[in-house]
Amino acid sequence: MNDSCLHICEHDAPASTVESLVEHCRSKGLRKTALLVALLRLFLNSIKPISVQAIQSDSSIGDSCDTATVYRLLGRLEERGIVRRIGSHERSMHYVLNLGHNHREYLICTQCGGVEVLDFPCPVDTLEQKIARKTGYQHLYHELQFFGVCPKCA
Amino acid sequence: MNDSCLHICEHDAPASTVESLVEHCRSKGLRKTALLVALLRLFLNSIKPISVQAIQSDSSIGDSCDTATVYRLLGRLEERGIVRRIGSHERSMHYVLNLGHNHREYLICTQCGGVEVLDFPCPVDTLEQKIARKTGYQHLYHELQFFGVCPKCA
DNA sequence: GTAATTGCAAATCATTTGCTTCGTA
DNA sequence: TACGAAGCAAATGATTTGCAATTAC
Repeated sequence: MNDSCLHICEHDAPASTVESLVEHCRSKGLRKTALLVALLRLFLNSIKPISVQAIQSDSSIGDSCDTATVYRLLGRLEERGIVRRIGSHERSMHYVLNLGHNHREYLICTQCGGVEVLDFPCPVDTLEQKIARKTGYQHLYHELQFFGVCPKCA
Repeated sequence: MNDSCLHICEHDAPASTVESLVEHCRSKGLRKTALLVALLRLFLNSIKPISVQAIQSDSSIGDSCDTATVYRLLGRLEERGIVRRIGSHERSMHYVLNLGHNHREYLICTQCGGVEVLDFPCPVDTLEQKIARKTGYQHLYHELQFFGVCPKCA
């Protein structure tokens, strides 16, 4: 791998439209509600993991929606493999759209908590297959996060 | 990399002794208390991340120690770089001894929560240096976790 | 002796659950 | 209409904080 494979990715064109995602949800038994649409739109507009707090403070969701409802919908989306829960050092859970092997890796500042999205060919995919063979684990996926002190905080 | 580089690691000889770790802590301004010694011993005996709950249910710590005290000591150890907080899908925080680049990667069952420790040459280290150069982030480190369904749960 | 550490109690904050009402299909 | 989804309130669980008492150095 050479350096040109690695650059910070500020934003990418979404892989799907809100409409297609809504249809996908409906095909898995979910109903089309205002919250579902707003949530999917929010996920499509951010390739960074989103915290429940960020969801609730979003203007299109915010006051109009109960906390428990947000948690329940996120749970239903996760059960169906539409979003993925991401482990985080913060107190609250973070979620991202589940894009399978098109996922991204993150670089997180340990001082200010800022998140940058990295874009490079994932070096772990072949290893993942090897682990699956060795261990017998199924449906393998991975989470890779980098931590450090960003230039502003240093 | 060939397959022989990858095997599941059940347990390893600890990298340090309790005594040397205690001395390290003292050199960073911590006092030698019963909890500190018990905690360091617990960390040395487990290469897996330890949850606060597991710490409190440990016989050598258990009832003899207040919850708030455990949290406060873990915080002091983390500030000094002696342990590292590990992001987790569970509600509670997990910690491991900070072994720098001698860290391990984990394979976690999404069904039963079981954790296996993987032992292989980390494929991310060179990438990490590249990221440091590109982004200007300092003190870089990473967390890599694999998730899947273990043979028992499948 | 002094500053760090602890214990205890109470406060926060995230997340979950029960139950009733509402809205989509 | 029927069942999934939302709203509301209360419960649970993890983590944090204030303050007075204790202990290592």
